[in-house]
Amino acid sequence: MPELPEMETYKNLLQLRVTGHKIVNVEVNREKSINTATKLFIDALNGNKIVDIQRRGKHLIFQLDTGKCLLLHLMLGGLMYIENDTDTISRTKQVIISFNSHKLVFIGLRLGYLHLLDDKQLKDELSDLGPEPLKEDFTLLLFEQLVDKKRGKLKTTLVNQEFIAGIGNCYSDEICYAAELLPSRTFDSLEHSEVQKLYNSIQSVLKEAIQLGGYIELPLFKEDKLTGGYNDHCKVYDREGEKCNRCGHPIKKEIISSRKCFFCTNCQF
DNA sequence: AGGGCAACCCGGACGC
DNA sequence: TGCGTCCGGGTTGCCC
Repeated sequence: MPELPEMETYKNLLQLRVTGHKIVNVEVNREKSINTATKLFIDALNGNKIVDIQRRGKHLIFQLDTGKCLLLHLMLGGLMYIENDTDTISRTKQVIISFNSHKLVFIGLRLGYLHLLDDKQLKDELSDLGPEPLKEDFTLLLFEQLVDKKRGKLKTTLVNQEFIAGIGNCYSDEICYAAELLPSRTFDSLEHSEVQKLYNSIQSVLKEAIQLGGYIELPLFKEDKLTGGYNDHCKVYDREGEKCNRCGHPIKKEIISSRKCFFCTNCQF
């Protein structure tokens, strides 16, 4: 499901195609996806512009010229697509934001949402999120301080949004693999050098995934060749039984805290 | 604090 | 082709 690198990729691609374009029509086919009455939501967008797009954790924030914003969380299976006159997608569309020459459609929003908020509401909604792992202030020292208070499993803690924002089921496995650490290890069992390795792996895995466009398979628009480039680079996620990239042993799958978890028992310790 | 678990939600994949 | 069934999984909240 969309995690930090996927949302960052969406952000970068949407900046070029959505910001600055006048919204000429809005369609809401599923009221549960939004947080206001449909008419209110539509009126807040129609005729206005998205002036900026930011990412926080797995959220995207569409800043409107009116001062309000849209907070997006795709949750499980949520996707976006940009349609135009010659290219449409045959999926159920929960929300459609139309511009003059193209449409931004939201599909697969089940638990996902698009909330219309003012600054204060936005701040409140995001207040429980942990640090951004790729921001400069996320230093090794800060990570060591956060880790110091933790005793839980790497897997469970890495996907906890209050610990670090943006890491989900796929990248937590990939990060543990890159760090050569078993996801079932606990933080209080880590040597100092292992904490450092984990910190470096968080950075390198997320950065590489962003560079390659994340692992989501559906392109954002027809000519989009960036999105999904990381799919082939996943070393363990969803690769049960396949040979480990490093040592050739078969990748194992196990449920850890009711989540699918993939790792190599031979070269992760 | 951490682990376990149920509830939320429904499109789409899959089986017949 | 068509219909019914069931699964996935991030997040929240509750209990132990």
